[in-house]
Amino acid sequence: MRMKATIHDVSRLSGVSTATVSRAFSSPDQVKEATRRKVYEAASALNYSPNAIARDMVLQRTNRVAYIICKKHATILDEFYAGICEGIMRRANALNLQLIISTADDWQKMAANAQSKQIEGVILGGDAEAELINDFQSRGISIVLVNNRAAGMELPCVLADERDGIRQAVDHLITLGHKRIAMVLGRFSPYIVRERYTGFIEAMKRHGLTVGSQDIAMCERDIESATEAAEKLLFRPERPTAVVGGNDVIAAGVMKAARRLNISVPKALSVTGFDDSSICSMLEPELTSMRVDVQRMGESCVDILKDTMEGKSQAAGAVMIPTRLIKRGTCQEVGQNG
Amino acid sequence: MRMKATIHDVSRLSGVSTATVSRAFSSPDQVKEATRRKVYEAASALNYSPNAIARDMVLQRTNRVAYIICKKHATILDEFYAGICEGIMRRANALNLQLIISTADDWQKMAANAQSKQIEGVILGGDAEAELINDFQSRGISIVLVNNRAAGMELPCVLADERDGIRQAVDHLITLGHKRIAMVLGRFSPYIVRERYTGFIEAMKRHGLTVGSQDIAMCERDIESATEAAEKLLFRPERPTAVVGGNDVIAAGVMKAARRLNISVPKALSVTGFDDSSICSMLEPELTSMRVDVQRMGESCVDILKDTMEGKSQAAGAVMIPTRLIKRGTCQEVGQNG
DNA sequence: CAATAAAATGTAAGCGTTTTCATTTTCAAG
DNA sequence: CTTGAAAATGAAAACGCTTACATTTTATTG
Repeated sequence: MRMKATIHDVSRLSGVSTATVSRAFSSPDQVKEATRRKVYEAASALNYSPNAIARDMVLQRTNRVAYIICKKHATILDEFYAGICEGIMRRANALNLQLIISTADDWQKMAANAQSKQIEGVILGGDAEAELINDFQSRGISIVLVNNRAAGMELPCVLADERDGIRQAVDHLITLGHKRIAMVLGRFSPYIVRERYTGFIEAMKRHGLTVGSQDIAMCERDIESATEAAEKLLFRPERPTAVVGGNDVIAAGVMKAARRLNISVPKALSVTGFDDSSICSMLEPELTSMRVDVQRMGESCVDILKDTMEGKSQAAGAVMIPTRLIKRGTCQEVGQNG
Repeated sequence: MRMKATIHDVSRLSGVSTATVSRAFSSPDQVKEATRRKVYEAASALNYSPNAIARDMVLQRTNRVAYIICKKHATILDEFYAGICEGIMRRANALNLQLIISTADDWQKMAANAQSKQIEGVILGGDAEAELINDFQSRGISIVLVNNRAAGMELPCVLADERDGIRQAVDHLITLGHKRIAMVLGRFSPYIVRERYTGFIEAMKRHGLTVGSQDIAMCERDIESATEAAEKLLFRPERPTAVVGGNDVIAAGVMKAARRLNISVPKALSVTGFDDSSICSMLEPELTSMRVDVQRMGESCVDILKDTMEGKSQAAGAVMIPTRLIKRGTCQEVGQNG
């Protein structure tokens, strides 16, 4: 592999100074038509394209941002975080930002590393530890949180309207006549758990319904665990007529539990999910869920990040992405048998 | 945000030359204990960490690699490609490579861009167009293909053993006594389609079974399309007793079709999937599928890439990741009713 | 203590750009 | 054909680091 051509090679071959070559590429209107052509010809003959590293160095900016997935509760394998990633990717491409991704397992060195690599901003997905955040901040790296809200610190973040989503789900069920509604919640990031939990309690209260501790089950993130938790919940004489799942896979677990206990969904049990992931339409019956536009979340992230990187919008507020009920086959009027 | 400290600042504060500071960081054993300590103190007082861009420039290497997802048939939203991404991420982290990701929508500028950004190697996921590949090659950027095999060119690639996977599925079904076996195939990348298709035909032939055109249905990638295709396949008097799905979501579509037509799985119809994605255990009954270790695929990619970047292993061969049948609830002996 | 080798440090060039400032070229108008 | 302003170009410094080479310090030995 021969040496890569530099601006000097082009300069030599085309017989103009490096300054002119540089200008021919970065501000073409400043060089005479004829010269420009000469330069381009030489460049393409040499297979030259400007070295962005060198440019970045003199320009003192890199347009480099990172999407860091905080491993504890998040992974790119989640359709949710993958969707955010897709959105980020799209927008980063459009804005000509270079996107680096990484998980935050070795977060000790992470921030130093990011500074070193001249990363100008990071999007922190999931449950970022306060220390990590501080570390980034103290290094002057812009931050936006997604799916998390830093307690105390004033940081921009983009969030799905979890609380309202759960409220919609509960409202929907109540409209269908349900009164005994339970919830199964997974070990998502603390923020998410809190929001969905609070959302549930609030929504129930708003309808004058109280929820006892036996009406809320916690489980891990996998479907097996959800199934077990749900079985306990459903294996009671006074069992709920509806359960709202903490997310779609948990809802799938609930459905599985119902099947095991021979409780028919939706006839004898309504269930809702959250995220409207692709599994919803694979389940039988198809799962009613809450849609959140994750790609838009991702896009927002980079928009905000870019703004803060450029010094605008120190606003540091939260951007709420709305949530929408998608009715499918898992909810039915209570007591009906149709 | 104050100016970032440079090596000169540290040099000044600690009273040693920049050369020594540099050495204190990149080859600590070359500087005296006492000096080193002074340097580190100064550095941390200034919140200094070496500018990797400057370093890269003089060192003429960047350790920068990219994972490019070729949009046409692939997206990070696929659990499959997400899994590969996870593996790549892990390994890249471990090897201290900086990982850039991007989709290949604007592939025209892509290679030039990559060269410009001094990317040393790319992992091309999905159906990379020959022109894109050429463009990278001509710029001296190392390539490894994943889930694709470049026709003609000698390029390293890592592949799941698709053909063998399908064979295992077919063998399994045949062992259970099935003879009328159909296949539903989605519009994946041409390579995948070809492999799975050929694998099917070959496996059947090996057992002396021929497959007619009415036994293979094509559909899009979504479950609805798969369901429709499967319905046509199953709505025949002489319908198959088993169908192998092109992947898990297609298999889910098949199951859905069966349900609509009131054909019980697995009693009256066995079905297999491919990829062993998380949906398998959510379906009812749980889906028998082929597991491929996607994370390992991702890891292999970066290992190979690193090797080719360093000039070793011009081998350019294919790395085959084996595939394993995971038996679950969707296959049963033909004719049984238990 | 002198001589020498080894270890530690310093000096300065260079990596591939951009950009300021100075210089040259171009061109329109007198 | 001059003149002057505008347009185009060039020379060189700077960005923050590494490293070859030169120099100084330290340690070792007779």
